[in-house]
Amino acid sequence: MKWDTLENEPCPVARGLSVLGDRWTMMVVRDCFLGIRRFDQMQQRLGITRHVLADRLRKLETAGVLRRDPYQDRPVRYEYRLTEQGKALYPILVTLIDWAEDNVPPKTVTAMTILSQETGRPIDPILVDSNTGNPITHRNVTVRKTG
Amino acid sequence: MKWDTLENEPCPVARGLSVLGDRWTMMVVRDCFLGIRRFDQMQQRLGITRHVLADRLRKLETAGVLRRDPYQDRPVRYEYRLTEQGKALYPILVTLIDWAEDNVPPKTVTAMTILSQETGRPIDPILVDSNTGNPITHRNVTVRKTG
DNA sequence: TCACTAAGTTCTTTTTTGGAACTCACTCTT
DNA sequence: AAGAGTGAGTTCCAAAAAAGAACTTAGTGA
Repeated sequence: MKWDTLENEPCPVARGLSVLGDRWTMMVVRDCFLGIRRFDQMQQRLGITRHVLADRLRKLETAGVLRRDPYQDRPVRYEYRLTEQGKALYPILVTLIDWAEDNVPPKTVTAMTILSQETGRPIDPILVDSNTGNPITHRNVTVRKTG
Repeated sequence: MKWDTLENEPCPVARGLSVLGDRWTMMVVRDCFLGIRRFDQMQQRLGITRHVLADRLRKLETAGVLRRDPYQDRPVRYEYRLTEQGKALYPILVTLIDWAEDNVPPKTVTAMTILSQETGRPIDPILVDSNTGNPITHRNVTVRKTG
């Protein structure tokens, strides 16, 4: 199966991965959440090749995750910002961080910790069903196949 | 930056992606959550090449996400099951599905819906801080850099 | 005029995939 | 007993994607 047929899959996992499923995309999204907006800055921080970065930014723009805004004329320069769709990726980023902290041991000290503004302490993210307030686990849900 | 240097990064996003950041890995994990355990079945469902599937299964095993168990002798055959580390990926899968349902329009009907066993209705996952019970958004947390 | 900046683009080389066929150690059918 | 079938891979070649480095373009500032 080729890469670009994935977005036509009925499975939402496949469709999500058609946008996010590669080495770099979530790293770019991470930088956007950290307030990085410009090409060169991302390129240097990530150590990604310029070619691939340009490609990913284009794809994220096409997917509606990022918006490309001019921030000056003459010469015109653009910066990249998260759209609402892009901001909606935050829970994925947080659950990814949470999993990695517990399950992919860092060779050095970890680079970032997310703190609650309310408590000032590291957050402990759990996923709950907003209808009931109860935690979601793979044991208390069922999957209905519709396709 | 090369692929295998990613796991040594201090950033947990990079470390998470060193395991999960490619086209196929989360699709394999999805199938495992759906109860698929065997090589040929995965290969046919996913449309992945056998070569790449073998490679991904090996990497997931090395990362501690899957366990390779013999289920018969003569000839010995193995099946793949999620470890506890692998089961801990469930929140990532659920948030990915939730995002994709809202933001990557399906060409056909969606293939699966996750239902609460408690209510029988589709779940509406939200991420909360277990310390406070309050939702986590990128606006009510701060990121502390430690690296 | 010359160096510098930001956001790319254009090479060439290396790494990963895709696609198909082949192997191995059996079991089952005729 | 020969031949087909099964499950979990491996091997080979061609195609696609990524790495790495240099080049481009439209300016600014010294």
